[in-house]
Amino acid sequence: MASTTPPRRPRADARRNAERLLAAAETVFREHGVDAPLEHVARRAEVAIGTLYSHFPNRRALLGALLHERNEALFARGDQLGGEAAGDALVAWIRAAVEHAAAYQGLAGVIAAGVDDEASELHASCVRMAAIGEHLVARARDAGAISPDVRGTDVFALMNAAAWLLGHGNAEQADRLLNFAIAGMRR
Amino acid sequence: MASTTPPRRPRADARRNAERLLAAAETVFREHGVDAPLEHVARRAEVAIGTLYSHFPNRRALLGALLHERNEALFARGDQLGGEAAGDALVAWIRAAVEHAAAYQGLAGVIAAGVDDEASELHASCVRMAAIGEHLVARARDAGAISPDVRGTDVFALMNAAAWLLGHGNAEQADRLLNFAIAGMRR
DNA sequence: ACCTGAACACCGTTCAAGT
DNA sequence: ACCTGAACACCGTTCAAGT
Repeated sequence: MASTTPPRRPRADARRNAERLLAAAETVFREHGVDAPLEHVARRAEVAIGTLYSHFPNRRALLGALLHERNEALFARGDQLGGEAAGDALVAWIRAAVEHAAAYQGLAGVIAAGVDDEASELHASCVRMAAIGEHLVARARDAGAISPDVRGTDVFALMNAAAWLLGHGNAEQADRLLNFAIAGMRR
Repeated sequence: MASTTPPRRPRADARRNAERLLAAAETVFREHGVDAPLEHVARRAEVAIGTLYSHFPNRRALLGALLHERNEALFARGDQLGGEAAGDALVAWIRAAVEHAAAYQGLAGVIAAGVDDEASELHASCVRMAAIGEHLVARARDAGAISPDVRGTDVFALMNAAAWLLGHGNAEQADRLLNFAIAGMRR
């Protein structure tokens, strides 16, 4: 029994509103972080607050939709790095992931929470990020580029910590911490 | 011209309320982080919300008063470490500072912001923490225990990042990151 | 099918009125 | 000198009423 309804193309105004909301969220989150008032997002998109909630039932759903394209680009980069020199690939991945997780203030916290929370709209993408890191760690370990003690979760944690730092200080400092931690992971 | 008024001993009920508020804040912040509603703190202390504000004009003032004793203990530990073996002292300091900054969820962010914000009630203590780190880094560097590239700010950043991680995951992961970063700082 | 905005709850912050 | 709690502003979230 096919309990799934066939996909219907959304009404034109609905589609337009969703796009306006995403564009508004992009601006507002970028300027004020992921905890910015959703009312501000709705105002900027020039729709009523109820419209925002009808498209995105909660803040994470909005954030998830907003990050979708960005996520795909990151995953593609991760897959591509799977074909490059193991040690360099891992470092490049960490830098790319940090940049991603620092797109908006507070995003690193949502990502860090998202891996453990299956109900989070960001869960799947967090798991994917963790899996890519895990894979690149295994490769780098096998190639002898990093210590056998390093786990995939170490890379996930490092990347979130560095992204958090990036949102709470200057970019240079986050980069320096990254470099020390990476140096400590090498054998 | 002495524009400072002589210190007067507070009324007994006022002193008692301040203590009740601090005890309540300790519990509430520990359970729900530093962003927990101040109304909950007042309720738990069994005083009106206005009383909380009359004693502590804002959240940071309350937090600053709450951390005062804890800060003194940390600084004393820092001074004491100034007399121990340079490399071990630095590592011990980092661990002590991380534990401090992870006392409540969200505290690491307040501390990270506090060094740069002179208006923050936590500014002085943040500067002191940074200074102690700076001193221990210089000693460890002179002793050849760490790379000459390491700056005091690196330790401050690492400590906040690890404390943040501690609030967003398991303690073991924060410790692992700490170990990798410290390993990367050694020469 | 989708949009609107009023409605309710919750919290930050101030301040006039009490004791 | 200090405490109280009402008052106002702001925001999250829902939902009856419109188109």
